[in-house]
Amino acid sequence: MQTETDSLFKELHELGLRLTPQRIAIVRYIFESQDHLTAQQIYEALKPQFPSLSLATVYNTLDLLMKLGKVNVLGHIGDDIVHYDSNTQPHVNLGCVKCKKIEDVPSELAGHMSDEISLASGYTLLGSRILYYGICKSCQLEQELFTQ
Amino acid sequence: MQTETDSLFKELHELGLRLTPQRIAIVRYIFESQDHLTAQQIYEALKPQFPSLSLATVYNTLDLLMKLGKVNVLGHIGDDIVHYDSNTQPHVNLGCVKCKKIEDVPSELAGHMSDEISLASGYTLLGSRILYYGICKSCQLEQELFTQ
DNA sequence: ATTACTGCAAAAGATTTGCACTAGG
DNA sequence: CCTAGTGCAAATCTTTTGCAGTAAT
Repeated sequence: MQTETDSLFKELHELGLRLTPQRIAIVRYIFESQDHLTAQQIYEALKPQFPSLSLATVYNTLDLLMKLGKVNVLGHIGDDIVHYDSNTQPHVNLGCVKCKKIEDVPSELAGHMSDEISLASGYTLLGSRILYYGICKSCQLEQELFTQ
Repeated sequence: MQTETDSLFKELHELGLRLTPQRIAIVRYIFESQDHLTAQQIYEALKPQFPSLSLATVYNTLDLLMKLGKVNVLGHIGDDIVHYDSNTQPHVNLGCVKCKKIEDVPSELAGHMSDEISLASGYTLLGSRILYYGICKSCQLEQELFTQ
């Protein structure tokens, strides 16, 4: 079976880019995790296997993947760190400002919206970043407990 | 006539917050400009009138307005600077990755989406940040000219 | 009078850069 | 081989912080 990462490796290769063990590991890690990772998180996760790995390489690779349209840049929610999203399909990210978690929400409308936008604006769309923020159910509960 | 900024000043006052000339100027500038400003831009724009103004105060005020839900934090597009948006109504921001401009796009769907999200997730929504990025019409044209 | 707010300068923290070295093709 | 990619450390740049002084209420 041809996985998403396999075809990405093929594509990198066809562009004349080198398949270094670091890139392979970083790409694998991003696509296998469904999280909205930061460069730091990726670095720390791979450090045990690649003691020599440098943060700069992680940033380089993320930048490369972004330019190829393989990851989306989510930006910050509350913290000041850029989060990357391996899910490039139009979808909604929902962040809790209290516990800082970010989850994906399936949205029918998100899919339609990009069509609407590109038609109305004449832009060639490269990607999107849809982030709603608020307080998640469990943090709401916690809040209620404290105010009683 | 009661303007948007006037009622905001009233609200600040009622919260026991002080109406300093700096805050008034910053708030005015953000709400009068329809742009997606950065702290630096606000600082530089007001510096001539307030030679003593400090960047820290701009950041403080932006942070305050954000916590009051009066401005949205847009995040970066390509550059690495946080842009703030005085338009807190659900709407779509469209950024050009070449010329870095960000414009607002009216979208019928954007209004419906927050209802869909909050219903599906159980979150108490505080705000949203919808950013599409791509290449604007004039940058597309420029690109075509270069490849001919 | 109080004390919230400001301005300054220093600090913190994320990301980028320059460069010599290494290794993928 | 050749040169793209890596790792390291220093540099850069945005944002935050601590604190003494200032001004809004």
